[in-house]
Amino acid sequence: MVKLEEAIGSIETCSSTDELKHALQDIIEDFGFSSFNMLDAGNPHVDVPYYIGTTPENWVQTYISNGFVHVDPCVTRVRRSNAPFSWDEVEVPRYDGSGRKSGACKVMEAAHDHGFTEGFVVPFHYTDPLGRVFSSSSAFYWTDPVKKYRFLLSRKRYDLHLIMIYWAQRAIDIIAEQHRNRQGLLETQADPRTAVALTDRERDALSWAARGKTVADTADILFISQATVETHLRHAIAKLNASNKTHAVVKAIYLGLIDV
Amino acid sequence: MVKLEEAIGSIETCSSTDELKHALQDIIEDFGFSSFNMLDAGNPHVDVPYYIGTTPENWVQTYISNGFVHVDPCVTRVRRSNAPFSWDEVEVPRYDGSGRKSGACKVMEAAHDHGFTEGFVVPFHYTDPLGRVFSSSSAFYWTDPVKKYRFLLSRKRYDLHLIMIYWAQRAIDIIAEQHRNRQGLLETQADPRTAVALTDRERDALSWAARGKTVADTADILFISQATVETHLRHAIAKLNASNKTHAVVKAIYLGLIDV
DNA sequence: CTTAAACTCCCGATTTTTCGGGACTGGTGC
DNA sequence: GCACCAGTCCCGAAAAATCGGGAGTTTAAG
Repeated sequence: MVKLEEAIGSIETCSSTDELKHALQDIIEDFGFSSFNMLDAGNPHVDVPYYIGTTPENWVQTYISNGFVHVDPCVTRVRRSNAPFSWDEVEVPRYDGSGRKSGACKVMEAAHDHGFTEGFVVPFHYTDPLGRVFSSSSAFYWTDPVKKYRFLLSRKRYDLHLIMIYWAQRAIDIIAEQHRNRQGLLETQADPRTAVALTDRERDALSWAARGKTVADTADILFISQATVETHLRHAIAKLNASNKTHAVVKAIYLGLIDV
Repeated sequence: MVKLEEAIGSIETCSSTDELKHALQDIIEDFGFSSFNMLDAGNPHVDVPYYIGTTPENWVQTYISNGFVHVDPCVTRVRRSNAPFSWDEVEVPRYDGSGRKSGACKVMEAAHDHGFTEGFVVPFHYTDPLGRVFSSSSAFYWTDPVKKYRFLLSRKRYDLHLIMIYWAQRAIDIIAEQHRNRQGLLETQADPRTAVALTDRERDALSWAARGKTVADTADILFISQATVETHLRHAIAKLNASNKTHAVVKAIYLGLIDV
């Protein structure tokens, strides 16, 4: 069995994505997995995010052509957590027997149809030297009996987590280097930490908007005229570089400017 | 020596920040460190960021009253990297004997004056249940001879890294929970009975609304008519028991139904 | 005292959202 | 085949938000 230090060492000496791919494939085969992939999970709106891995081509094609990235419950979970998890820990809306299946349901069924009995997913949220934030979802695919998987995981969960962190880090570093001049391959999240200073009233107006109040409601609550509330909202939208009230509220929440 | 699994296990059973503090203190003392602290490094403009740890009170006071958080080279490095590092790996602008000392220089000297001979710093970039990105800086303080530190680090670097990740995560979860209870305005993860089930298209429509798109924009993006998008939005608003689009988007984000 | 910024209010025109209906198609399991 | 539901599309009217102006008051800092 691979030693942790050796595995990480072999990763850190890689200088191309191809080397990295093979290095990780060797490591995970040793653990019993059949293949892996890592994808850029930081941009929910992108149809085909950056991808690297060793999963079979027909699975990749299925995944892309069905737009699974938008409904994959694993990717969704990755965006809001930092701890690794198995597929069986993911809640998939149970199909209640009537009507159409949800997308999440289809993804998991499709994975099973491709022979994947289980999977181990590692989220990694990463900051690059420019301060840009990335989120990646790495998945190890299992094709053997699930029982063996459970046993392995109970013993090697942390090793896998750590290996994947160092691997993802190395991967992103290499990719960033290769595509320093090219845009759009690994898109960054929109400046999450640029300080925007809202005034008290702008924050008030946005907060009440976030709670579902109309301008008229808010005017009553704050005891000012509708015109004033509109002005505050307009200023807030401009400051946040948002395109409308809804957008501004979302941005303000993500920037920690308002609580709901 | 502590076993990794045991250490992480002891962390994951903690249910208060106080318990957590003592649990980690026990672990790191076993490694040979004297104390630790973790601080929120994600907001460079904040003078006194959230802090938790066991370092002596007079060090904390020195750190705060001198505004060290703005010049600490370790914190700066944490913001743009993901790998743990030792203090001696941090580049401090060498004092050339003339003019003023740089702030970074002062921080490191002050640490030394307080008896800290070395330190191990672990960056951790993570997302909260809303998908917002944060950064934390965790530091282990060493007061014994540096030689012993080097030996320890060469063998236990990865263990320390992993322990700190799980510790920081637990700390964040507990803090978030406390915050939620204090505010308690919006329900977060609902129990299965009241769980809202959006269809794929309803989620699409809401997601694009959250990104600032109008109904017309969304119709173009999803390649369907405006009427359909309106229908999806109306259904989503009704299901979420929201009063308008903005409210629905906020609720959906808090419930983990959409990603932005 | 001056200046800047926050806060307040108004107008009118346009765009967008909201609401309550109805109606057809196609996938799904029973 | 049937029932159910997701998904699609349409109508029309009312409500709300958006935009680009302008303009007065208060407050705190230089």
